[in-house]
Amino acid sequence: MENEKEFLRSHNIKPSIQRIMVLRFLRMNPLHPTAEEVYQGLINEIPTLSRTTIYNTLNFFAEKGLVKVLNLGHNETRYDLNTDEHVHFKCIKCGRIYDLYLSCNLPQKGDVVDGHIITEREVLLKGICRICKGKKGGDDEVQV
Amino acid sequence: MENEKEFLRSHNIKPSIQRIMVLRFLRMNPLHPTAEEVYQGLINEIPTLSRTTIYNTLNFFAEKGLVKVLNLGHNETRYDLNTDEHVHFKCIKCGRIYDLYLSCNLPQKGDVVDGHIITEREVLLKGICRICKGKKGGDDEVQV
DNA sequence: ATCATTGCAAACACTTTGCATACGC
DNA sequence: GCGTATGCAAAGTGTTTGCAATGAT
Repeated sequence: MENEKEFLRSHNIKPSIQRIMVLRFLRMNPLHPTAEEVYQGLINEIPTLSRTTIYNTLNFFAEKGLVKVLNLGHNETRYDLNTDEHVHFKCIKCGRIYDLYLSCNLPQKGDVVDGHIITEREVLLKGICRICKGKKGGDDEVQV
Repeated sequence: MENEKEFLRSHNIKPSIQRIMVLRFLRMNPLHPTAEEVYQGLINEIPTLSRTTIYNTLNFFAEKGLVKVLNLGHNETRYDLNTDEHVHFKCIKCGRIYDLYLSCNLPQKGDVVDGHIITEREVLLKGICRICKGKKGGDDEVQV
């Protein structure tokens, strides 16, 4: 795992303590956290931290290509540091999100389809995850 | 094109004038409108129409499997009456959304991957559309 | 008469903006 | 000291909720 400061600099991002901590949090929590989860995860370590800074930082990271912004439905904006091509699976019962590494014949970055240049792709599968599958009916459950 | 009342009834939806009009609007505007666009498109015909009813109706339609809810980023919830398996392409310059019919080897409804049961899938490609491609730099442009 | 749908107003959640303060080179 | 980052408070946006009025059978 590369040094955080160097990693930020290599993406043309001036390192600040907040930015370093957000990056560290994303690295330690690769489960596509929301902005709020990043905030909650850091507020104890940086008591003066503001949500504005989280949003600023995550948007800035996205702009610089460091994170990918995921829209997984229901105004659920999540941030993914993992830029490998992969697919997301979201459980409609518990809300858990899984990374799946499936080979896929969809057009890739740089391909042209119907005259459109593809620069990004996002695949979202939904269903019942292996954990919820085992359980009988009942209500939704909070994500772990 | 099937009769609207019958179509609603066949999906266990009691037809009301608002529901019929929303369905008609979706059929005449297959460009994945937002709730606001549906509202704007109907407010002249039904002056007493409320946004609440649009949201109620669209959510009800989604629940009954009549429309698919698309999350295309940036809190952009759109509604798609077209339930054929297809892929969406969104232009990052002008915001236009295109339907693409690509064959795709991704898991389908009913497949099981890593123990997860797939019930739905959504593929979003992003990039520069064929219209914007031709244009030189400059700013974004409103969707037609 | 009963039950479902509509629609207003208010509440809500999430995100962005304006601006003053603090920080780093 | 100057340019940038931070953080508070407020505004903005899109959506949902509570509830009274209306409509359908």
